[in-house]
Amino acid sequence: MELAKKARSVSSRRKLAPRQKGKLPGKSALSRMQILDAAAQLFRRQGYSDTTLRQIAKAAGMQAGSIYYHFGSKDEIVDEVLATGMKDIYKLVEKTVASSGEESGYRERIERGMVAHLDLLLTKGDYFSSNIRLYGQIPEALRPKHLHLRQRYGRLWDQILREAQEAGEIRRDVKIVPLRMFILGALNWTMEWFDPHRYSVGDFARHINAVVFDGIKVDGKKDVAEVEWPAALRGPRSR
Amino acid sequence: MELAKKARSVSSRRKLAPRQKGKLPGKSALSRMQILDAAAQLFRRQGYSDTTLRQIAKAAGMQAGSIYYHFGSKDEIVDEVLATGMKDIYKLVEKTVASSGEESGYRERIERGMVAHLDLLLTKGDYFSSNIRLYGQIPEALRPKHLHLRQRYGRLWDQILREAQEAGEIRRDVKIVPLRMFILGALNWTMEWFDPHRYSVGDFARHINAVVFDGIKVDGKKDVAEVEWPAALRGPRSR
Amino acid sequence: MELAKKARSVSSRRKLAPRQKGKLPGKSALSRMQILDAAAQLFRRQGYSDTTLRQIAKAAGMQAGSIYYHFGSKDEIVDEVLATGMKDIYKLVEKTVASSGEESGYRERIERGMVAHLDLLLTKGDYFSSNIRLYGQIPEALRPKHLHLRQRYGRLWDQILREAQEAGEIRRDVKIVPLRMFILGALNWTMEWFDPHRYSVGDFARHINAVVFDGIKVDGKKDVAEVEWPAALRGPRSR
Amino acid sequence: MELAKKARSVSSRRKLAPRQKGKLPGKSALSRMQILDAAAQLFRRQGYSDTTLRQIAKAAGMQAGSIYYHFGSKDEIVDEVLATGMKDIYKLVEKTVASSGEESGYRERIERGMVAHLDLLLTKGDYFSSNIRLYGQIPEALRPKHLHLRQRYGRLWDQILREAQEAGEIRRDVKIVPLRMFILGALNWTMEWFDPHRYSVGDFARHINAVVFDGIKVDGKKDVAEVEWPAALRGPRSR
DNA sequence: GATGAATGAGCGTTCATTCAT
DNA sequence: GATGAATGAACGCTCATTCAT
Repeated sequence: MELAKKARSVSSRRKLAPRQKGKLPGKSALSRMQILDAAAQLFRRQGYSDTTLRQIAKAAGMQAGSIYYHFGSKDEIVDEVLATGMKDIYKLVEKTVASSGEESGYRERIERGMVAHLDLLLTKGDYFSSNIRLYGQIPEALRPKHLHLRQRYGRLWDQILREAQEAGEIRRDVKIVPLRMFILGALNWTMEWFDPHRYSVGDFARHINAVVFDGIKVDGKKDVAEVEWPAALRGPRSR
Repeated sequence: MELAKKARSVSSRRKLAPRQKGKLPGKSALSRMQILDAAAQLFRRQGYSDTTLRQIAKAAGMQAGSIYYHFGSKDEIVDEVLATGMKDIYKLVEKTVASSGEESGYRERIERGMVAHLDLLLTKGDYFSSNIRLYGQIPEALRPKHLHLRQRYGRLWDQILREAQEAGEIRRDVKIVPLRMFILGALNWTMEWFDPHRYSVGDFARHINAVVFDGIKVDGKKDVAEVEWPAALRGPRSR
Repeated sequence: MELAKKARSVSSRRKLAPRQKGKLPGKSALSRMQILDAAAQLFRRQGYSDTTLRQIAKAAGMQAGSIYYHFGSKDEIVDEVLATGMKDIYKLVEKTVASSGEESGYRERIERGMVAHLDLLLTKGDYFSSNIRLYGQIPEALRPKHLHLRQRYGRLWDQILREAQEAGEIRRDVKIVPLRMFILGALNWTMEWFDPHRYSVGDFARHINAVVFDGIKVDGKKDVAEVEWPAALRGPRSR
Repeated sequence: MELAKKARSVSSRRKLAPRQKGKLPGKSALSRMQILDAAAQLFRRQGYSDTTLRQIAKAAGMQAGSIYYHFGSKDEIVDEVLATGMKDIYKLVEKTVASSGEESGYRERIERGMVAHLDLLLTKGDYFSSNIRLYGQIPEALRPKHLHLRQRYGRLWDQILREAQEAGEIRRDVKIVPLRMFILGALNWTMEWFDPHRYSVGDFARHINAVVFDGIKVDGKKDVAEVEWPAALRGPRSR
């Protein structure tokens, strides 16, 4: 109902292409997409077990039984949602970082990558955020595949950070893998508390980047977070 | 069965005391405790919806129906588990930071707080880790209460960080709340990937603290991460 | 409802014993038995796939979900029904033939065995008739077990026939196994057409026995089927 | 797929004729036939309820929906399969017995009829074997019609047996109807156990005929079952 | 003639919950 | 305090059937 009319999240828009250049998606492809969109949205909000096929069907504008024309099982749906989400973020970050071009330093490229990650996670990507939230909830059988996809994304960041290190923008004694775990962990955790209607994703990314690059200790430098935070984040409110 | 004999996680040990000094807990109190312990352990591993009352009952050595003598509903159990978990971490961090005494600087106290948080989350506290994992999964009605408890814990960290800032150990332009969100987020996210049997909690905390205090950029300083990481974390393995 | 009040078929009566000498069956044992009775009756009439757990539950006076307190699955029910049915007939034929004692010849003993088989199949044994009817319909996984039980019963007949042959009541050139297949096949097939309210089981057994022992060809003997058949069977009606 | 290429069972071959002498069947008639062939084969193996229209469609090389162009319902298919099967056996036995000609006695004709019945049931006729297996499983509404067809076939045998009796080859005191029930029952039951790849249909028919005509009792005659049975049937193996 | 897509009733099963004992 | 037994709503899934194209 309502869901079906909402702006589609990142992935679904692209799914339409496969048919033919310039052609509209077939009826089946459209239904498939509606199911995936509805599923991604519900999974993101409610988790795997609390999302029922009847809810997905309703949100996709059909009966529960009809889903089985397009997918063999609930597992198959969640599998595709998660895989799509991870491919989305991979491509997005890859493109974002690459397009930063030569003119900018790694510090800036990394910040852009963080913004892209946060943006997809918090405002545009039900598929990606489902992936982040659901990985620990899906049936065991699906996990190896998705672990692999996550690792691939992790290596993308490792590569960026490593290049930055080789370019002399990150100290040589910093270990890349734990650093990446630390940064992406902090970003992913925003799912639990960050309300993009109240705070700016860009501001948060900038702040984090400043902390990570410059550190918080007092040492003469004074360039951290000249950003002005909205009152909400300054106050004692938290989670 | 097995579960019941395992070392109890932080909270259950304390629960026995309230009865009377030196007295054993009553039969009822003991059963209650066994239910909570079993629930905390299962919730932590499986999430809220995937944990059944029969599983809890079995792990607690009783029948499902018997649980209702001690609790009115599954919600009531999760409510108590989460609340206990948050009280546990609050007291632990409060005590840890306080006991660091005057002799140590804030940087060290903060690192100790981080170790305490990670330790309870990853190796000792089924109650606390249940809280961290389950908050987004519990029935809506329970959320306001637990949001409040989380905020209280957040303010404890804010207070420590603010004192550090006032003591001149953190730059004045750093905003405390986003900083705390960032740090605790990264710590909480370890639940998703950190295997305490493979890595050292203390090492990870030290690394993070070094990054946060000193930053990663190249600026003459060379004191970050003198810690030697285990091969496992250094390699390309990730999540 | 109605079913529950009907006279129980052979097996259920015995099931009550295990508890204690002279004691009534427990509530659980009674429910179990009602489920099995209902299932046997419905299986016999409708086959495996066409009998639903809701039908069984209704006939047993409970809700479908309640069945799962007593049995793990539909398969488990059918497994027990079939096994019980085969044990019933085995014991019955064994006892019947043995009790015929020395005074009677094998021809008579065999006839009594046939009557017992027919009687359980057609008028008393929902368990046994379920076995006969359902063997080809049950899930593959259950078949080996029940094939084995069937073979055991087959060997009981082989033994009787073999003794008769050794005692000189059956010609030496007759092969026992095909003979038994032939006789039991004809008996089992009565499930498909024999209405015990219209015909006499004893008469039919006697007739078959006469045919098998004496043959139908004209050779001076005149003792076959002096039995007077009811009009119904004499007429052109058939199946 | 595979099914479609297999040699068609008795009935389908004939179905092609009705169009016109020498002409190929139309596309529609061919599809109809493929559906019936596939259905007969699946019904025979799996029974009525366990055979789905999708299975039939797949085996017939089409989509489930397409079946409804040719048949109004699943019932209609099973109705036609069963009716065809019964007509097949009727014609076959009629022809077989008639063609035995004057030269042979009734004993031989009856044996030939038995071989024909067994052969169609066990090796050639999915339609006929579906009829034998499914009669008790089909919707009540269809039963009267098929009962009638069965009775017609039963009367065909009655007629043969009666003629044999009048010709002096069967004793006058033998009741034809129960005798026929008995013989056909034993033959039909072979569906449950007889493996035509292991045993010879002809041998079995001969043995049965010998038993029925000569009887098994010891009386000086020694002509029963001079047939040599394969080891498999002689051993203790059974069902 | 045949298909793609969908329906909706019903299936076997699970599970939080109830309650007499 | 605890259990055994049952409930009933909901779940993931299947399947005969429908119908626009």
